[in-house]
Amino acid sequence: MSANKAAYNPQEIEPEVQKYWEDNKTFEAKEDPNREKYYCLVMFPYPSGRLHMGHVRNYTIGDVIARFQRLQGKNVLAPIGWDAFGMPAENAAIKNNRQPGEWTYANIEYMKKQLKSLGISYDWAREVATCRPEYYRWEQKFFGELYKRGLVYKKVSTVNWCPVDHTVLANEQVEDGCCWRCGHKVELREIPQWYLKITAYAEELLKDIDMLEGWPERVRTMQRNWIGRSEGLNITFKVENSEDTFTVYTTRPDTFMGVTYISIAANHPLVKKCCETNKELEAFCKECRTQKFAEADIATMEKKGMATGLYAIHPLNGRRVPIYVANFVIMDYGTGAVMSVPAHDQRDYEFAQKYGIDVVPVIRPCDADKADVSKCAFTDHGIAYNSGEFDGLNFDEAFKAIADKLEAIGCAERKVNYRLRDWCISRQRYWGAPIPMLTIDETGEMVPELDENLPVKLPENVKIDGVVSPLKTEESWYKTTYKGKSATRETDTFDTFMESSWYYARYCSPRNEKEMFDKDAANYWLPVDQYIGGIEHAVLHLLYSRFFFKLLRDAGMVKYDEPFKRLLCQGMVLADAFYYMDENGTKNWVNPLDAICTKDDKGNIVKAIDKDGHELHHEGMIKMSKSKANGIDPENMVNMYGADTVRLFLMFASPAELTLEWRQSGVEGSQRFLRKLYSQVEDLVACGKAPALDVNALNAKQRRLRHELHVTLEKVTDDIGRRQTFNTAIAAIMELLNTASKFTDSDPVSLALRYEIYTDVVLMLYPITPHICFKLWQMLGHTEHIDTASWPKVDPNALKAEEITLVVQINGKVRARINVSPEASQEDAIKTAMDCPDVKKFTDGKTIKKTIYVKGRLINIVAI
RNA sequence: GCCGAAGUGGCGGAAUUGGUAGACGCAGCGGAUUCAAAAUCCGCCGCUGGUGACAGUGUGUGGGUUCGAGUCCCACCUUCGGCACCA
Repeated sequence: MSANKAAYNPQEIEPEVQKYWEDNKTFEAKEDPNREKYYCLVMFPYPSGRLHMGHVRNYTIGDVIARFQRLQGKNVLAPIGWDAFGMPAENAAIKNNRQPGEWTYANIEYMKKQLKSLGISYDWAREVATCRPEYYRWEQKFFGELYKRGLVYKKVSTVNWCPVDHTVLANEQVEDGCCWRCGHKVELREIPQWYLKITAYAEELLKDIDMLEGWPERVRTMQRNWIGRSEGLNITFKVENSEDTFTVYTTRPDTFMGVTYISIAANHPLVKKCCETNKELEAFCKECRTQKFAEADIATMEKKGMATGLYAIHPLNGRRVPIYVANFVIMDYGTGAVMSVPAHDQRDYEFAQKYGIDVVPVIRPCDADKADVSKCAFTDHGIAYNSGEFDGLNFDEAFKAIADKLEAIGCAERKVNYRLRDWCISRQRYWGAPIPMLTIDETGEMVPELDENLPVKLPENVKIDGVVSPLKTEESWYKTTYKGKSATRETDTFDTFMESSWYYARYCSPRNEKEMFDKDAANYWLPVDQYIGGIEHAVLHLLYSRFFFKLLRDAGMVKYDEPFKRLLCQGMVLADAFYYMDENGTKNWVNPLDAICTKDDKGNIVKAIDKDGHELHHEGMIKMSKSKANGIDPENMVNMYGADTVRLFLMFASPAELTLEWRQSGVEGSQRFLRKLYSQVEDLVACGKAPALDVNALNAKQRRLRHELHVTLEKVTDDIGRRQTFNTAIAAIMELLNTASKFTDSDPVSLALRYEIYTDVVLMLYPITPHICFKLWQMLGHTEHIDTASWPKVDPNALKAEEITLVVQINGKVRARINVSPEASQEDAIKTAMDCPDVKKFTDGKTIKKTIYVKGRLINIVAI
């Protein structure tokens, strides 16, 4: 290569281009009703200290879309902020003896610098941090309004409790049933907590999933299942020899005649009395209160029960059915009591086998005269039998007949139930937004804090011991007055999902000091056109946000029903993980960049050692994490290769929704591509300026090349805009460049064509690798900056192929390829195929039974 | 356990509506350039058999539908995400 060519130097280009963007406020968004808007949102990060590769992947995808839409002429809003409340700040505070606030703000500053070095086109003027009173005050105000609207209530519910530390533990802080801090066995404890009535919106949240056509089907399905609408019956049973009654919910009233026992929760009101006289039962109930109550744990633990000695009376057949306390029935879910039909429910079946309870089959398959319940329950729908007057009815008929009968005698009512439970927003932690509720000391009345006293500020200079929230010990904070009466503040804080449920609306007017957000600005930008984030948020965050948006709508704040039009859930980032065992048998994880690998001729790792000579075990590609020491530091990678290379690799290595395997050699490949592109543009520019392209002057070779350009352009536009398959868009551009690099003619027509190709390639790559494209755009002689350019237009004339290749199959196997004109008729194409020697070889002496012709693709000849 | 995904060469992946399996990239091999190396450029590259032309075979496993299946249907295996206080 000629000596006067400058090498591609991202370390020089990138800071320069970033400075231009910052100085010129290139990406600040302004509301403009005359322009079509596009709101591109990424899930804001928790300020943990440093960006990880998952963040970089997320924000790169968002930036590609935002920049692509700007080139389409849209008025794009691409904001960023910080989901700044949460447990890690408290943990870090204890460990480093710092204030959670101080730690959080320092992290934000550092991560902001890192984000800027990636060249993401954010409107930094709209940055928000949820831990600022200017942010959470509006959430507090809105909560007060929801309280007045009757959508907030207080209820006793269960939490993990460490009896040594006297503190509530998150599920995450419970390890093998023990406190992560002191190791003592965790207990369940009931405390009063605040709830938002999300179940009041269950039906709408379910119904509106149908509108979310831009969401991945899997997320829509997960949300539907999470809400879990079911139609069933609430049935009330009487307790034998007692005035007591209790209620169960069932979706299978057709099996009602097969009920042989009842299971109730250990803390069900019925049980309390029994425990007074039955010490064994009391001990069992106590044991039930020491187990974890995460749904997964309940589902997988050993099912245990104990008879209470009480019997319920079956309202239709009068059977005495024993009442058991069961460890898998939870008071917080449903009614805390379950009717058990062992013949037709597998869990009930196993429980009945274990405790010797009758199994009475009452539903048979349609094609048999009885159900076989000798080995397991028969759980399908079928025909009722052994059910007296209901015999012979199918599921729907039996459901209706039994429901009608029970309703007629007044011991049941039809009920639509949801799996979804109300949203508990209370957290017994310090680093969160204070719940703005007060209890008036004299009367015990609960009231929201007055608007003029908001925000209820979280004190930011406190002692953190990691056990009890400082809010709960700081009397000067929680003792207050309400309209002259002495009152006590709520010392719990909000679930951090509260802040993340409306931040996208705050971005529309982030400095508004008068209200939550400006309605006009919100109604201009919202709904979010494209939301991007991790699949781990498929249910909770996305459901809470949808709910919150409907609350905002019903408060007249926004005029739309759903906050996010289109959703993309990106996959995780994986990396190789290595460890060696030390003398104590503990695994010492070593960063993959520090592993020196020997590979076989297939490229498999056969041996790996670290710097100190330890022989390493290769665990394979697993999710990047601190504990496995396999995180790849984005800052380090940007320093080594430049942001464009990192961005290109992230977008190319795998489709956005799937996991991505970080591979150093792949990163180098991405850099190689950018170097080639840079060098090819330099070569072109060295040929001098070109005249305007005259398409009528093109020869056949040039027409073929231009055809390829416009086919690529059409594909890339579709891949980025509609399909969001960025990896295939990049592959198509690479293919085009492979062809273009071989075309080095420099006559005026060829030169004009080459300028068209490289101009379009630079525009197509700009969303992905903006810095290098910014520079190449200038090198190609454009005076306006690429940031304000327009996406290239496809020339329909160039799209037409002059010849197409048809595949000829015989009995489904490819035997030949023929070239025909795109206008060739079916008859002509088949005749050409039949005359082809490679075809004759397989058809001679055979009878042609059938010929299938797929226009523009293939011919399949069935010959026997 | 329940809900939701994924499984294609040595590796990441492509194949968009049932129509050429393996695009593009990585790794590897061979060559050019170089005093040498790096970088760069050119070529080869699923598996089996064959010098070759070519033939057979091949998309986690087992069945099925179809002229034709990576794609649709049924059953299963493995891995991953979520399960309400991690964010």
